[in-house]
This record gives sequence, structure tokens and C-alpha cells, in this order.
Amino acid sequence: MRRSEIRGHLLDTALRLFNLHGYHATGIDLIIAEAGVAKTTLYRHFETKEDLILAALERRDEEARAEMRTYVEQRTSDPVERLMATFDFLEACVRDSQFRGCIFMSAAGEHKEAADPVFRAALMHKRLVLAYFEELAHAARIAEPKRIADAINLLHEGAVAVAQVTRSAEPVRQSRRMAVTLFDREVRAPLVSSAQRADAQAARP
Amino acid sequence: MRRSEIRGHLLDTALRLFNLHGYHATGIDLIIAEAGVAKTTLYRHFETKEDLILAALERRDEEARAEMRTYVEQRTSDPVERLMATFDFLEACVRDSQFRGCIFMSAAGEHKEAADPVFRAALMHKRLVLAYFEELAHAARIAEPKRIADAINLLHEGAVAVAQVTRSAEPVRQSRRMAVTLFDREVRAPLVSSAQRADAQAARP
DNA sequence: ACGTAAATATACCGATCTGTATCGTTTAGC
DNA sequence: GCTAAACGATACAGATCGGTATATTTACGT
Repeated sequence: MRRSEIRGHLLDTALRLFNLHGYHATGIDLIIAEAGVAKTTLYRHFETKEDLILAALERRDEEARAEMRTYVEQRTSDPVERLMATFDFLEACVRDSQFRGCIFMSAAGEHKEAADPVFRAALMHKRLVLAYFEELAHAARIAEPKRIADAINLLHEGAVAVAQVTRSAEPVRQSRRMAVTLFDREVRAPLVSSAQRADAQAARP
Repeated sequence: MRRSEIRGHLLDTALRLFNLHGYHATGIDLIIAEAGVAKTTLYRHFETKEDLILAALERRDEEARAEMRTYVEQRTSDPVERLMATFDFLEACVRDSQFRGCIFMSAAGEHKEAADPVFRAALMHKRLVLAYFEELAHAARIAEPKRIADAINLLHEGAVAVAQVTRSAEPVRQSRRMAVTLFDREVRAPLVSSAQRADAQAARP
């Protein structure tokens, strides 16, 4: 492994283990063993474990939001359908065999003090995701974009929480349907894709 | 302190600390110090820390569901309004200064293996709460009680998750409004209380 | 009131935790 | 190719972890 890749490899390894076992339960020794790296090397890149956690969360924050953006934008150009596509992206995340809940919620759950840097990093991620929902709602020319973004955010969080304990993707599908029911009278265009509308027509002709 | 109270006192102390700091971050030494009890005493009542966690979760499960039942049943006898009263109960929980998120979600978040007894205890609590929602939906003579119970459950979980990071009760109020919007055409009676309807009439006569 | 079971305090165990120190080896940039 | 920085391996420090052992005192049931 090239030296320039070590830092990123450490972050990826740490993120995988944090996702699998949580933050307190994942020791430095396990991280370096899984990464195949000496302990000295880890502490040359990150001063403390907390710094490693913060760097990992920052990396994952940017990565996750970029993935969602890419998924949503290449799925449809219709601004309203893009709002709904966030649920499809979420469903894909939840269906991943490695899904163990939202790592930012876990981070906040293990670092509950509002002043804890880890908690603040988790909060910041949530704010940025919410801002993206607002951006989508604004583009969709919805009357109250902030309220709709809050609602989508709440449905997302509920779906992830229920999916985390039930180990099922069905809560995400249900939250999507709830979003459709909630918003289908508030926006200018239908909230189901043309393909789905065709399916529905074919099902009951 | 009487001997018969020690076990319960240990469970209460442990629950308080688990809620404040999480499970891994709360050591045995802190629990016994806060409880004012010798370590030997704790280990006479609970074989391991995991046993203590499981006993604490079981106690809190019964306590929390009994509190919700009591709150809901004494607030209104109308079965439909009782569904909505679960949100009011939730709002009271979230407004508590000690609120740090759902301790069962935290437990599942720190014990992610599906076979972990702690994870299973958290899952069991969620199933029982969902069953109560179904019970309420059934009493309200709703067409699809299970689907509505799932929806309420999802809104609850979303509200708690968002409230946990934003440190606000507003997400709970929003989830309640979303529930009203979702169900007001599905049930036989209005979903706002007569007092709220009077307020609305007074506001715009 | 007495005897037993459970409480206490304290010391201790081995394991594990985060983090450092040492030192020999490898790599990257000039 | 030289040099300086980074890496690997290992040992270790000091704290804390969950859990035990022991010896003494306290409280409860009969």
C-alpha cells in the first residue's frame, strides 16, 4: 500500500468497524490489526481516537451526501420525483448487508453531550442532509419547502430507526408511501414516476 | 436503604447512567459509586454487566409502556384520539431535561448483532410498543390497523431520532401533525380534540 | 435475641484500553 | 543516490475495565 493511501485506508477501516461494532466497542488495536498498520502509524495520522472518529465521520458525511446527490440526480430530473428518489436511495442503503443503522445516529447515541465534538459532528451531518432536502423542495417549487424538508427528514429518520431493529427494508418503502400520501396535494406534479403509474394502470385496467 | 430496595435502586441508577452516557461508557465502578453500594452487592444481584443491562431494559420496558398506557387512557376515552395522544405522551418524554434519545435504540445501537441479548431486548420492546399501537388502532375501528400502527410507529421513531440530535420537541409536534394529515380521511372520527377544534373556530370565526 | 444471609470495604486479578517510546527498515522527494 | 521522514514491530506505561476473594459488619426473619 502506498503511503498516500494509508490515511484513507485507516478511515475506511475505522468506519467499517464503527458501523459493525460501535465506537466504544471498537478499540484502536482492532482498527490497526484490520487495517494492517502499525499503531505508531495510526497515531502519526490522528492525535487521538476522538480525532480519528471525527475524521472518519467527516469523510463519511461528504461521501454519503455525495452518493445521495449522485443517485438522486441521475435517477430523474423532475424536481418533485427527486424528493421521492431520496427514499429509493435510502432503501438501497438499508438493503446493504452491512447496514447497521445510521452511523451518525450511533455516534450521537454514544456521545450524548451536546458539547461533545462527536455529537456536534453528527448534528452537522444531519443539518447538511436536511439542507439538501430543502434544496430539493425549493427546486420543486413547493409552497413550504422547509416544512416539507422537515417532514421528509423525519420520515427518513423513522425509516432508518425501524429498519435498524427490524432488519428490514420495508419501513423505508412505507415511509416513501407516507411521503406520497402527505405531499400529493401540496405539489404541482404527481409524486410517482411515470413507470410506476404505468404499472398501476396495467394492474387494474 | 432497605435491602429489598437495593436491586431496584441499582436498576434505576444504571438506567439513569446508561441514558446519560450510554452502555459501554458507563462502567460498573460508576454505577456502584452513584448507587452508594459495594461492588460485591451488585454482583450478588446480577451475574454480569450484561445481566444488569438486560434487567434494566426489562424494568424500563414495562415502566415505559405502563406510563404510556396510563397517560393515553386517562387523557381521553375516544379510541381515535388515543392514537394521537401517544404523540402527546412522546412530547412529554422528549421535553424531559434528561431526555437523551430512546434508551432501547441506544441499546440496539451499541449492541448491533441481531443475536445479542441486548439487541433482542431492544427489539422486543419495540415489538410490544408496536403491538400497543395496533391495539389502539383496532379499538379505533380503523380499516387497516396494522398499517396505521406501523405508520404511527415510524413517525414516533423519526420524531425521537430528530429530537435526539436537535434537542427540540418540535419534531414530535410535527410528527403528530403528519399523523393527523395522514389519517384524517381514514378513520371514522376527527383526530383533533374538541378543545383544539374550538380553538381553531375561535381563531378564524 | 439470635443466627444467618447479605451488606460493606478493600484489595486484588487478568484483560484491555488509549497512548508513548524505542529502534530497525522502508520509502519518497530532491 | 542521499537524506529525512514515515512505516513496522514490539514493548511498555498508566488507567480502567469487568469480575473475584476475603474479612468484617449490618440487618432481617424466625
